[in-house]
Amino acid sequence: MAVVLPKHFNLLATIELIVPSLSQLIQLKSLTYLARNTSLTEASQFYSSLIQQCTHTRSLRDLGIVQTHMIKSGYIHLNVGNKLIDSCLKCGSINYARKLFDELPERHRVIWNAMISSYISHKKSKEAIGLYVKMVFYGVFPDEYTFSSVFKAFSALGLVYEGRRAHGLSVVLGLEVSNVFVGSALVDMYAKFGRMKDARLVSNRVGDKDVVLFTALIVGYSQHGDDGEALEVFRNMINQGIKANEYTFASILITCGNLEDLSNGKLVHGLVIKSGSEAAVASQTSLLTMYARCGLIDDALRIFKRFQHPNLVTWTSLIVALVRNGREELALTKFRKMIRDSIVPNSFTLSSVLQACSSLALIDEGKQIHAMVTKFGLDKHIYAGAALINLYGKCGNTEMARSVFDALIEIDLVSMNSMIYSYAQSGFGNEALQLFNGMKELGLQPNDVTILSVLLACNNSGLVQEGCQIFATIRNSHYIELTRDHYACMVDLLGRAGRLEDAEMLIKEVKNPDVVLWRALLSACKLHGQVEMAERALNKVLELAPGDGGSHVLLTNLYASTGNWSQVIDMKSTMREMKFKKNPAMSWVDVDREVHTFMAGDLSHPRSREINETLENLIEEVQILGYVPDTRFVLQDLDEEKKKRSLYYHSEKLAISFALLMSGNKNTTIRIFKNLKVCGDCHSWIKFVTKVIGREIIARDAKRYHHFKDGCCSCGDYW
DNA sequence: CTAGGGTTAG
Repeated sequence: MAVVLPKHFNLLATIELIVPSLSQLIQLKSLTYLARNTSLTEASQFYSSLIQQCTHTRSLRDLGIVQTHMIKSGYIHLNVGNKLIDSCLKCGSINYARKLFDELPERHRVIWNAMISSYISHKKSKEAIGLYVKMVFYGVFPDEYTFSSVFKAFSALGLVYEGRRAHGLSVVLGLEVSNVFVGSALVDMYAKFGRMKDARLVSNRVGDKDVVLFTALIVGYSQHGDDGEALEVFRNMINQGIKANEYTFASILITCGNLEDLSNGKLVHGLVIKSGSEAAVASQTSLLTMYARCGLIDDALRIFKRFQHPNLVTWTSLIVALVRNGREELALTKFRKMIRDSIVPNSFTLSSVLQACSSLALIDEGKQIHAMVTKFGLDKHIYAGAALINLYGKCGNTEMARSVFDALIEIDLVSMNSMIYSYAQSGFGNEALQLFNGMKELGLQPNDVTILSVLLACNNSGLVQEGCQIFATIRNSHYIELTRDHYACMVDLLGRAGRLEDAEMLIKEVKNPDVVLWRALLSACKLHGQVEMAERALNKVLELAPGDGGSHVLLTNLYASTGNWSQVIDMKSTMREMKFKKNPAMSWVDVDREVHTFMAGDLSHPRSREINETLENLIEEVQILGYVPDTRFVLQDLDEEKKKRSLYYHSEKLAISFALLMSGNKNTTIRIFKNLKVCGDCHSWIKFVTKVIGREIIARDAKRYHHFKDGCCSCGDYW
């Protein structure tokens, strides 16, 4: 094909005419010849147009052809070289661009900037900083474009000192506050470092503050715990007549949520509507979170419904919102819906749904999510990891909790606390202490949660001395502030160990003792038959929480166990007057994801007959091994034989018999749940049962887990 | 041919 070109042809027009594909164009030798003989300006124009074409089609291949051609024809000069790199960046090949960049004999400042900002948008902070340093080294002065992008790299890598140096250079070059882009980038950098004073200092010096700068400041305050100041900055901005945009709304709504400030939240909601930013996804997501944090979960759900295509963050926000508001089951339903919609969860999502599983003690659901965590490679991640440890801990599966813990790449304070707490819940006090004592070596400083967990571990395994020692050390060091929870734990520990006077003295140390403390003492009195102190404790409980039914039950049971039947009758009539109904004791088992609930003497289960058979057999067998019914735990005024019979049909025993019946000969661990504390007679009975059946039984009661195995329990008969 | 701020977690 011969191409006839007019003498002074218009290159641009020609290209438009004949460019179906660049490679075809390049093959037109006449054009090559022409390009070689045109003036510098014309050639530059010619190649610029070709490059523009490549940028437009995002074709790296064509760009390569153009580049080769430019080298061959000897026209790879300054301006076009820069354009080539720019096009390369736009085609998405930052590495190829860098190669060209390094080969270029002369580089314009603009192309340094383009390279640096490209590195930053690809999250390659190290490379960005490397290039910035090189730029300064080569004597190419950074300008406002350089500074407005490079500070982000310093904050991303946490390079405070280096960031400050760059800030210094921007001051020397007079760009720090004269350009609002540079100013806001600096404010953002200091805010990300958590150095709000520095951020504020820069902000104050910038003359023409705009919405971006204010937003950076607001986010900084909000994310570093000063939501009040964030709100103040927002007010200030509005008063200056600067209009908030979707970014600002997204941040300030979170601030209102953190403050649980519904009235300001609603005010901002109004501004969002007025400004027409309603369609912005992030603002809507923040709106959802704001309502959820203010406890208005139905409003949050309504906002979610408005999303046509919720993204991962929106879904996660909804799930978090539901978990926060005690709607765990709905959270799990929404999570399944999200997965069906092919949205891939991240560790934010997974740790929230795991939290939902923990709250509901849904071990099977949790295990499935654990599989997902592994599938997405997040099992080494500290957030997902801590959530898994909590889950297994709460479900009484200490071994799994430990294996997750051991697989973590990094152990931080929260995962450590979770593991210690897991041990604590099941009464593995020595293991908890071992972790606690090894913390220093890992460079971890215990906090109040650590101390509470380790004290609970001591409490739940009867390590009285160790608990007292840790408590005393912390109290003397003043390094960690002890809360009422710590004291409550110690009161329980001392009280149950029979050191009732010490426990009562400890309560007197607390400034505003709350009802939990006195309740702990009361239950210790019940345990040790201390009627007098119990009455004192009950009065304190009732002062702080009038109508506290549980404490009445405790004292009633104490009277009953000490044989004061007339007082029992008195208490019961008082309770009737209070219209208080005792929480009936119940146990349940999860069989194939179905929950079977049992109450004492409950014959309502469809397989009641078989359950009773299993139970009778078990009772016979454990009696051979030495089980003796302990009728002290029958809190009714009955004769001995009737007391014995009533013990046999306690809900724990029914639940275990049922679980045994359903699992046949499988050698799996039996798991049962009880809403109150395990009864003393049942506790001893279960220990015998594990001997008979040779299987492990794990029972969760109102306070903790009991791991029964080979005739022993992890609580060491101390609960 | 180059630039700044946002939403989800224990």
